[in-house]
Amino acid sequence: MPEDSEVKPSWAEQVEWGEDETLPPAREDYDEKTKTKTVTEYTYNSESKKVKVVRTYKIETRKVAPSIAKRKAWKKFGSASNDAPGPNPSNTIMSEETFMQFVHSKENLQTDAEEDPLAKLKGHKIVSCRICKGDHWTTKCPYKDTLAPPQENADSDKAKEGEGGASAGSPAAQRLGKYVPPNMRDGGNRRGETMMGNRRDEAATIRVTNLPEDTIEADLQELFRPFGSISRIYLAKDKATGQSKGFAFINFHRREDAARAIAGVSGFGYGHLILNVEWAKPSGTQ
DNA sequence: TATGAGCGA
Repeated sequence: MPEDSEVKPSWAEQVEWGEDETLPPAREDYDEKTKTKTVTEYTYNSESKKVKVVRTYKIETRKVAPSIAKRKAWKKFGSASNDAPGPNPSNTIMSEETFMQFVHSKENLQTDAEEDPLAKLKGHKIVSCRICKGDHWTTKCPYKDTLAPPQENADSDKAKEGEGGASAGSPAAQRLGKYVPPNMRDGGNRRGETMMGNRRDEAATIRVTNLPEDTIEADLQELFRPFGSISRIYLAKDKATGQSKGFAFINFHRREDAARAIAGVSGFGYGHLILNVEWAKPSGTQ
């Protein structure tokens, strides 16, 4: 014998409809024998027509894990003690079933990979060099200082040549509207030349470690000047405290001077410590 | 203790 109970439309729908709506209330019928619950609701469709929505649920017949089945048999209590079994649509929304993707089901993953937007992103590189389209930041580009990757599209160069005008600078770079440093103009960007004046002349940089904490730049200058002319001294310090970190970089103009400095100063007792000097490696990720 | 600071898309 069906046991009927009237239920209010869901809270969200009440708000949506406003106070003075005249839709019949939803009702919920439960058939003990067939363990079937029927929920009847009235709502508006997309054309603002009243429609009746009937949904039937089979209760307790679905296969679920024993622990869940047990939980479903719990007696309802409090203000829900008279509710029919199963969720009460006035305070519970049943969403669609959600299937979970487990990592170990490799076959499914394989087939879904094409549809997964994340998977698409994976192959797509996040950074693309503006100079050579490579997979690195523009500032890290090996062609950064030549301002042109090898063989820039030659035909577009030809086309532009007809226009005549300014003859200065690397043709490709200037047409692209990029800044060309003075030393690069008028054919100055030949490979060999650029490589020389490149990158803080890393080739002649040495690193000094095990410096006493109270060492200052002037001390280093004094210490290394005998070996040749120094272009730059960097004493690593804590940015906040200004505390020396105990190592420094010295740039010589000539690599051979740097080499002699390594030979001469490495192992040199300085203050209360013994200095260690070696070739510096470029910093960062490159 | 230790390979610099900063700029991004």
